Amino acid sequence: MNFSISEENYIKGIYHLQQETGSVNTNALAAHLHTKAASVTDMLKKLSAKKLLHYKPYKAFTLNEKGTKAALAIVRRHRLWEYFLVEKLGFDWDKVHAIAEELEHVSSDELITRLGNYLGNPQTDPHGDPIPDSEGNLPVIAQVNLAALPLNKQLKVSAVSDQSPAMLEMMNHYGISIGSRIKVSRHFAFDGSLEIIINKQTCIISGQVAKNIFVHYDK
Amino acid sequence: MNFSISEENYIKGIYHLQQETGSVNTNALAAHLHTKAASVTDMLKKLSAKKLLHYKPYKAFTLNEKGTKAALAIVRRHRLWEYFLVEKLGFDWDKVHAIAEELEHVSSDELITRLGNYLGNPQTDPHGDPIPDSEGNLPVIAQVNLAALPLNKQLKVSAVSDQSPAMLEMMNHYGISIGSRIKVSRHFAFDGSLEIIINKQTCIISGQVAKNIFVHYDK
DNA sequence: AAATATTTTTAGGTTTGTCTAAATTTTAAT
DNA sequence: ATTAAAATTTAGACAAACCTAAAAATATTT
Repeated sequence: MNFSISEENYIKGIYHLQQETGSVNTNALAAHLHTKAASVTDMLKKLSAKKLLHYKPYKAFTLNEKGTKAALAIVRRHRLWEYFLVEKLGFDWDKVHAIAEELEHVSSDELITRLGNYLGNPQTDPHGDPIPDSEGNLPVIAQVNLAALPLNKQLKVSAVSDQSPAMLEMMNHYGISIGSRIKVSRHFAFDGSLEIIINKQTCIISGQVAKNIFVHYDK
Repeated sequence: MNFSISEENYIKGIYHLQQETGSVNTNALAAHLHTKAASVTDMLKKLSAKKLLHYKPYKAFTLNEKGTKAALAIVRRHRLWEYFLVEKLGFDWDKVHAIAEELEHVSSDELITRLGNYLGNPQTDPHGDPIPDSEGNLPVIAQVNLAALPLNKQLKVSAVSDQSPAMLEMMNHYGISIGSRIKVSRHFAFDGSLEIIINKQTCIISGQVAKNIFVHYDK
């Protein structure tokens, strides 16, 4: 099945929102794609006619198996390109999203197969997000949310769930990136904020930020 | 200035036809782009409004300076991607055109700058065509006379100095034209005639003919 | 130079993806 | 259980890029 760029963007948007909330509603998708609810409804009808969705008018919707497979193919392309941009072209990891957003729509299976091989078929992209294989299988990467962790263990940042420019800018400011080694030294119950140690420096991050940072135990 | 994918395809099409014939007419461009004359006229009005063309209704047209600059940027992107696909991903050189056709529309100056550096800013693409630099300057590819060349190298015909009907007729007869890929398999010292391989066929050309054919190394 | 053929443009219509505004359905509140 | 609010869909338009068919301009023949 072949999709237009717009269709692909909707499929991917549904996939990502689904990851967070289980199912997706029209307004949320419209906000996510910076478009209007009416446009979303139009596209839902199209994707539904192509049998990619579980969709009943006025109800929340999800990708069916076919739709999920399509989404994973797009996610794979996006993340492989991000990996390429960072590892081969030397882009900063917080600046590759927009470009990968364009590259992901180039539709050639052989291109993606070769690109994957060229890059050594990595398991995660520069943000720590897992890269589906060509069959659509997501590698399982054991990771835990920073907000709910014992103190004073050596941790390694493995992913950041909110990849908005604002979040990435904040990460940058704190000097936190994928692979950073950090330790939680205090937990403030009042507002959920954490005192963490990174690069031998102590700083405080809000509970909101912490919720978006995923880690695994280091060494 | 930012262009749609369609606009870019028209600009590039005009550029290429211009290279061959000096100026371009509506039907030729329509054929080249597999579209219809009426569609071409529509786009000519759009590109003309954007001040990229020398265009008077019913007359042949050419890119002006601004249009040529735009075209060269697109050609640069296309050829850098072709180089990448062949040299890094291992594609056969005759299978990369369609994919590069898609990649060339990804619009990020930084991407192209970094890609160029990563590839070592090559001067020619895998077809032997010159790659414009970021300023739109086309490198002059060293052309060598066919009569004075090592054997068994893959060569590409880049120019013919004597364009008399007699010479052209002979070229035609041998199936040689600009862009033809040839290989010199033997050199007869006695009269300077050459045995060459073109389209997998072996033939002999005189030293006189060879002197009028210019080539560059192909890859 | 007039008639014919070719080329190009105009006129009007289609598709995709978008929008606003109004109508409908669902959800929440009284 | 009504009513009010929110979410969603429908209706009708618009822009980009394409099309066919007819009209206009240019080129070619006779």
